[in-house]
This record gives sequence, C-alpha cells and structure tokens, in this order.
Amino acid sequence: MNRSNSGANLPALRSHNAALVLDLLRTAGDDGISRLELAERTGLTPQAVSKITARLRAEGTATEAGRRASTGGKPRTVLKLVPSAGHAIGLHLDRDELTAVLVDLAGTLVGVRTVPLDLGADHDTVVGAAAEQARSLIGGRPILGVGVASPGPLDHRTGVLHRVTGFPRWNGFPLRDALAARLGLPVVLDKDTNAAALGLALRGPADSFAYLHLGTGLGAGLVLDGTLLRGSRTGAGEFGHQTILLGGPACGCGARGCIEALCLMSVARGDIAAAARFLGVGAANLVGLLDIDRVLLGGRTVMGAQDGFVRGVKAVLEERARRGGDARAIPVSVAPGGPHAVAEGAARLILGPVFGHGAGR
Amino acid sequence: MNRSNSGANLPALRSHNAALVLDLLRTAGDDGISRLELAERTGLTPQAVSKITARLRAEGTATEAGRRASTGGKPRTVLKLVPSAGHAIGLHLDRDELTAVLVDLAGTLVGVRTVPLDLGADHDTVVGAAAEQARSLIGGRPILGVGVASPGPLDHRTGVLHRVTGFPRWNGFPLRDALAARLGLPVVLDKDTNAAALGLALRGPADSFAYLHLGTGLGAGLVLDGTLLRGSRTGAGEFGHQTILLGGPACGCGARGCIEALCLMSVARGDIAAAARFLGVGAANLVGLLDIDRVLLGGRTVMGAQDGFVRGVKAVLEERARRGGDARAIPVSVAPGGPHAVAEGAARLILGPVFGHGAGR
DNA sequence: CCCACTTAAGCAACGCTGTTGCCAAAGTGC
DNA sequence: GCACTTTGGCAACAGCGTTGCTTAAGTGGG
Repeated sequence: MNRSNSGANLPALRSHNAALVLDLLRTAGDDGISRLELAERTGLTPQAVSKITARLRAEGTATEAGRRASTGGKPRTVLKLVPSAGHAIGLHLDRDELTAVLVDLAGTLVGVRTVPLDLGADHDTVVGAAAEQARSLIGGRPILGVGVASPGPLDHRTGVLHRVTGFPRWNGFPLRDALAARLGLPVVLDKDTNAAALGLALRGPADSFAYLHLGTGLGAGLVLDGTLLRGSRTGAGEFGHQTILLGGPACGCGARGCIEALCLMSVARGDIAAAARFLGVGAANLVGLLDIDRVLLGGRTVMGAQDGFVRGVKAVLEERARRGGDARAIPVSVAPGGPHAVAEGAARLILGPVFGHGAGR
Repeated sequence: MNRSNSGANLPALRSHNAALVLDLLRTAGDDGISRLELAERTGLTPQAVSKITARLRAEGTATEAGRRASTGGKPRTVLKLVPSAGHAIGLHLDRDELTAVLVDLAGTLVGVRTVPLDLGADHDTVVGAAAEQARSLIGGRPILGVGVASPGPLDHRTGVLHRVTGFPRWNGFPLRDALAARLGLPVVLDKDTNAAALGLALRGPADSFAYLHLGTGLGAGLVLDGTLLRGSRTGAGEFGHQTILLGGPACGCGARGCIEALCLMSVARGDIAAAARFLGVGAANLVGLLDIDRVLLGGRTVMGAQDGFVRGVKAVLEERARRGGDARAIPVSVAPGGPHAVAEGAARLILGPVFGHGAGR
C-alpha cells in the first residue's frame, strides 16, 4: 500500500493490488511471469491473483503468452504486459532545445521529436511549441498524461516554475496548468534531474542510488528505496553547491568551495582527473549520509570523458570503503540511456503511478 | 496505506485504517478529536469512522471523553486515546550506561531506570543486565515490545551489531534475537541517533528534519516526510565524516577535513563559535541536498553551549538562504527531550508501527 | 414552552474485496 | 494407461467501507 495519511477503501485496495501486479508484469518484461509467481511475490492468494489478472486481461492491459515447462504437473501459464494498452508523453524543456517522446506502458520509445527552443521566448510561444510537439506525437492514441522535465528550481506539487537560472521571465509561471489546459490531458512537472533519476529508477528493482548530472551545472537526482526524493519544496538534489573546500574558490552562487565550482574549473583547465576527484568527494559524502547502493553519472561533461570520471569517482569511493573496513565499495557507472533519457524519464512521471510508484513527496 | 511490495487484503486494509485513526487520536492528545474530524482527516466516511472507533473502544484503545460545544445541532463527541491500553520498553545501551524506560501508548514516560554498564563486558552480562532492567520495569503489564538503541554501526533489519567503535567483541552479535529470546517479547534494534530522531519525529506532524548529535562523535538522524531514513544497510546518517575541507586536518577515520574532526578540534580549543560554523556548513550541505524543513541539534557537547551552537548554525543557514534568494532560512533549534530522550525514542521503535509509522527501510 | 431546524451518530442492506473449499484441466512418469 | 502432480477457475463466504435512512441531541424563533 502506498504511504499516505488518507484512509483506504475497497477501490483503493483494488487499485493498489492491480498496480502491484502490473508492476511485476512490467519488470518481468518479455520473460513474462506466471500467476503463481505473482502470488508468491505479492503475498496474495493464487485465487486473488487469478481474479486480478482476469480483470487486467479483460481491460486489455495484460495477456497470456505461452507457458512454462512442466515440473510434473500442469505447466504454468505465462502472463505479459500489453505495452500498447497505454501511452505517455514525455517533454524535456532544455535551455535551447525541446525534446518530446512518446512511450508505451513498458516505457519503450515509440516516437521522438526534437526541435530548437528558445526558453527566453514568451510564455505562449514556449507552451505552444511544447503542446504542438506533444500533439504531433499522439496521433489519436489514448494518452495517460504528459510528463514535463524542466530546469529548476520549481515546485513539483503546484506545477509552478521558480526563478529558472538565466530566465527570470518564468518565475511563478504555472507551467503545469497552462499545458494541461492546452492539451486537455493530465500534466506532471518535475526537475530535469528528477526525471532522469526516475527514468533510471524504473529500469531495475527498487534500490537506492544517486544520479549525478554534470553539464553546464551540477545537480543530483536521489532515489531512496525506489522512491524519488523531492524534498519539502522540490528542492532536494542541490548537489552542486555542497561545500567541500571551506574558503575555496568563489562559486557563481556566492559561496566558496562548492563542488560545482571546483569541478567546472578543473574541466575548464582540461584536468578531468581533478574534476572527477572533486565529484568523488561529493559522492562519498552523499553515500555516507544516505547509505545508497550505487552512484550513476551523466550529463554532457561526463559523457565527454566517461572513463576518466568513472575511474576518478570510483577511486574516492574505494578509498572511503577501505577506511571504513567495508568489503566492497559502492559501484559507480555511467547512467544508461541515450540522448532522450530525460524526456523518457519525464514520461515515467506519468507511468510511475500506474505501477504503484507513487508521487513521492 | 504503507509503502510495500506486498499485496493488501481486507485485514491489512482494516489495520491500516485503524492505525490511521489511532495516530490521529495520539496526535490530538488531551484535546481529543471528534468522529467527524477523523472522517475529514482520513477521507473515510463518517460511518466508517464510527465502525472503526467502535472497535477501538471495544478493545479499550480509545474512549469517549466529553463533547464539544454545539454549533446548532447535536454536539460532537470527543474521542481520546487510552494511553494505558499498551506499553513499550525502550533501552538505551550507551558505552558506560544503560537507560531503560517504560512508556505508555501516548509515549508518556511511566518508569525509568539508569544503571552503569560496561559495554566492554561479555555478551551474557550485557544482555542479562538489559533484560533485567526491562523486566523490572514491566511489572506484569502487557508489553507491546522492546526497542533498543545502540551505538552503530549495526543492521536494523537483522538486528545484528557490527564493529561498534571501541568494542570489537560485539561484531556480528545478534543482539535483537538474543534479547528477544531472554524476554519472550518482540525486540527492535536501531542506532542511537535513529532512535533519537524517531522520538523527535513522533512529537509533531510528519515533516522532514535532521537531528545532528554532537557528543564524543558526530552523527545524524534523518527524518524525511515523517519517515526515518535508515539507508540500505542502516548506515544512513554518517554525518561526522562528511568532507568539508579538502586537505584539512586529519580525522580519526583516516580521512582529512571531516566535519567531526573540525568540530571536535574547535571544541577542544574552547572555540564554540568555530565549531558551530563547521557544524553549520555541514547542515547547509544537508539542507540543500535533502530540502528539509528544520534542523535540530543535540548531544552533550551541544547541550553544554546551546546558544552558541544554535546561533552559529543558524548564521550559516541564513547566509545560505540569502544567497539563494529564499525569504526564510531553515529554522534551527535544540532538540527537546530530557536525558532519557534516546531511550524514549527507542520505545517509539515499537510504538511507531502501532500508529502506522512503518519500519521505513 | 413548543416546535422547526440542524447536526451527530448508529442501524441495516449492499456492493465489492480477497479467501476458502472444491473440482476440472493439463501435464509427467512409472 | 493410470496414478500423481500442479495449475487455475467456480462458487460460497466473511468482512471491508458505502449508502440510505432513522434516531439522538442539541439550538433558537415564535
């Protein structure tokens, strides 16, 4: 059941269990999963699973697809998700570019459109462009909703942008509601780093990780136990302005010794190893504080020197593990996913709740 | 409903709603709460609340206690928790002292015992002493369980201690099961900082905060949206060894520039202001990363110079807020609760689940 | 003082949930 | 070919919150 302060009734119970089963079907992917395995994994009785899957099959969300080998009796019937039963739109509003994707229930990319965008243009132009790209991808399909990833800061719960760095015009603009009104669809807004992290979270099992994004700035998306951490004001993940060198070089934010400043200065000097070490120190702080399972790196700067960054961050974390007497250090790797990763993650803002991955906070 | 990967059936639904109502009764305290207000707050229908409260009254957990003023019709009947309907034991195993408390359902202290303890003694002696103190407080009352707070690191899920700093003998000892076997009661084990934070979390509404504990070491308990963050290996909250001054003075952990080292050195010099500033820098990093609502300070060192620490930490956070253009800085205060705060928090490890504050992870 | 009105809370019937007991279907292997 | 194992559906059921209605217990105007 999802964490909440609200009471639960029978419809809530039903949709909770349905979402749980759907999530297992989604995770199973092309392998499929049998009714009995669903029963084991959910703790429900086989009969309850039969009823739930019958409903899902009736509405077209799931289907029978072959059977397993027998183990001495009737072989198990394999159930699979029907990815085409639902679609979601993901929009990535970047400073100079707009990426729109259409994905199916399984999260598979069905369509992409990328167009130049001037985030400095007026509200109507930008919202209009976003709506147009979304509509051109939909093509008459029933759509669950539209997820929008934008540079922060913003408020996820109200869907209002704050003072987006470099684009003061957007301060206070209710982007979510404006777009929802244009499209007549549910819209969810979140930070770009959060969308990226959510996309990564829904790829695997529910664990804890940090996604560190080094591009023109440095931000983080935090996933704890499979749930995106947004913080009280959608401000969580301000990783770039963590102080790691008191009295260090000045940062654009007005403070001194921020990771972002140290990293970017090293990158500007061409010293990837130094940048990676600074990033590693921040990652080590974060790993200690949150006790996460892994660290993922991404962003244009990282992608330009993947090995150097992974090696450098890994070295710092291994040093930390040795000091602590831990057998294994936290693994570091480059975040999977191509150039549309953020837009695909934005679509997961819509897909997540379908599979019981609640809104978080 | 609590977050979980397991299916929910009718008994689960029932206990979820019952816990929700109980939690509202607990929060209401002596003021009590009416059935209609319970219905509004839970989203359940008034009739459902009537049924649930009838069950709670039948089992003795809740009771009617007076009525509100009329607003033109039948006055609302006030319901209250019956604190004496259940009790829990909290044990605080410190390096040189054992504190045991008995609290009722409302978390009110009913009994305390403090005895000297040598954590360096053998397993049987320590477990025996803990069991004896617990038993002496119970006095025949029905007890929900025993919560144990111990210095870390340890594994909350298995109830096994790891290499407790300075006491290698405990490495790998299954303290939870050993104590449960002695007492014949459910036992939950957690870190002392986590117990303290949980105690603080259950005092007010579900928000997000960090409890920073500065004593012989420096640790943190993190509560996000009312839920204790334990991390994947009960290791979350390692705050003392966050690097904030690269290449700084050496720390006992083997690294350099850890907050703990900087703080303790300043304290040793008698420079509370400097120590507070270091603590503040760590707090600012944490506030940015997790976007929490408030910061609470505690521990013997802080208690010895409360004003100095609060002022120092507050100053750094205010500076941070000014840089970010935020109207208000995150408030800082000294954690409430007397000398038994950790033991009382340990008891909340048992009481929490009764009120739907799940085990977290 | 009475009566209309308002508000609170319970009773009874109900729809829907997952569960239980039972049985048919569909395999394996001696 | 028959005994056995395993899967999965059917039907009856207990229990959840909901709905429609009734009763209880106040206020306040005439």
